[in-house]
Amino acid sequence: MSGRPRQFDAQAVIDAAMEVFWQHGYEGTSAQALCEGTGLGRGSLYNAFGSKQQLFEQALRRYQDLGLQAQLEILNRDDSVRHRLRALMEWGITADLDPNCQRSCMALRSVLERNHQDLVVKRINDAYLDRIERRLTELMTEGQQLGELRTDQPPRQLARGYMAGYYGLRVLGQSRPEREFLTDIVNDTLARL
Amino acid sequence: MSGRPRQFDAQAVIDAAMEVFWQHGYEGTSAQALCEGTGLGRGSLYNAFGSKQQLFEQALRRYQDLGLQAQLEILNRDDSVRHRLRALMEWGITADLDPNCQRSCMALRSVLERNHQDLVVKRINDAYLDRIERRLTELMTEGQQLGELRTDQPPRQLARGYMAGYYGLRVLGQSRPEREFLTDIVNDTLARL
DNA sequence: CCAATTTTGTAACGACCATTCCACTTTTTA
DNA sequence: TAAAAAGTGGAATGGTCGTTACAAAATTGG
Repeated sequence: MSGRPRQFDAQAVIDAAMEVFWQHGYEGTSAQALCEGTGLGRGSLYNAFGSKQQLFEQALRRYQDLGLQAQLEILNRDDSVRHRLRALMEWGITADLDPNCQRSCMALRSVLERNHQDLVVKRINDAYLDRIERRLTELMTEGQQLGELRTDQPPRQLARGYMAGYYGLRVLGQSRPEREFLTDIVNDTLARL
Repeated sequence: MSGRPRQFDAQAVIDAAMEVFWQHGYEGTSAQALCEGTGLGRGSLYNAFGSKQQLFEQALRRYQDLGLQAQLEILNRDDSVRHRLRALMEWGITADLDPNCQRSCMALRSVLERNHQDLVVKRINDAYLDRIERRLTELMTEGQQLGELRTDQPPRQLARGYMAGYYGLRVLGQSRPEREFLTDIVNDTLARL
């Protein structure tokens, strides 16, 4: 093992690529745009990551890692189950309303754009969903045991219903980025638990 | 007004274009694919519709018209409010699980892909959402008056919560096309009303 | 210091992109 | 029946796509 050392930090490049893909989607992102966004030349990019598709997969993995980390941090706080579930939704609203962030959730978009065409993308997204579903189910169980949540439905079902509400919120946040609209969704979703 | 008459039915062409865009998205659809899908030559397509973007807008409008029509038909049935709301969600599940239909909801995808970049697309999607929200709000009001639904939340909020559940269902249907998973979402969403 | 090895930027590749052009056909009008 | 008008398919346009080729640069081991 020898040769010229890399002149960039692979993690930083993936982060930069993530930003580009996040903003323009997979099909809407060109190799040219990736070079400009990362500061690397084509040679370096292709030598290090192989192809646009593989770089996208790494960028999506990074996005999901960061997202899961942030969401689990919220769900692990020392607070009531109800407050934590509300906090997660409000975190989603903040992301949807951020004016510096004229772009939808990269995960959502990758599901609709790439899940059917890229098996690796599908695996990344499936793994993320499994993790978040498992944590939410634990939380619903905890809430039921503490008497915070209704017990006429299994925790699994509560978790899945909440997930639908959450992703629906994220989608509608793209169409109707109005706090009042999104807050109605949160209040309704929480009221039924 | 004279000249050679068109040798195609504009509506049929828009329907065919809708199918192509539905399957491949906006960026993933080429003029070539549109010609093959519609049977028209490039000359005719551009002469009649102006550009790929304008054709997409017409195709999306058609998609939303058909979708709204089908959904309102369900919501206007002679049945209990609860049954009608459940029927709409089950209609969504059927669409998500249809194996002949390896494609996500065109409306969802157009929101994430094009809402920020094409004002006309945004207007089409906004109009659709307004219509469906209005109808759902009426339905929630009706359900409350009949004593079918809880009355501790305003109908507007119930409608918006249901919408989030519905679109979350459609998104998750792309990632987890399993009847059991989606049925949990329906049961949970309905149980809270 | 000289291979061997790896990374770098850039030029170049063929393919395909959305769109325009155009000669030709089919119609209406006069 | 000739001129005008509108539509037709297909060739051609300039541009951009993702990817590769390659020579120069930077490192290591001997």
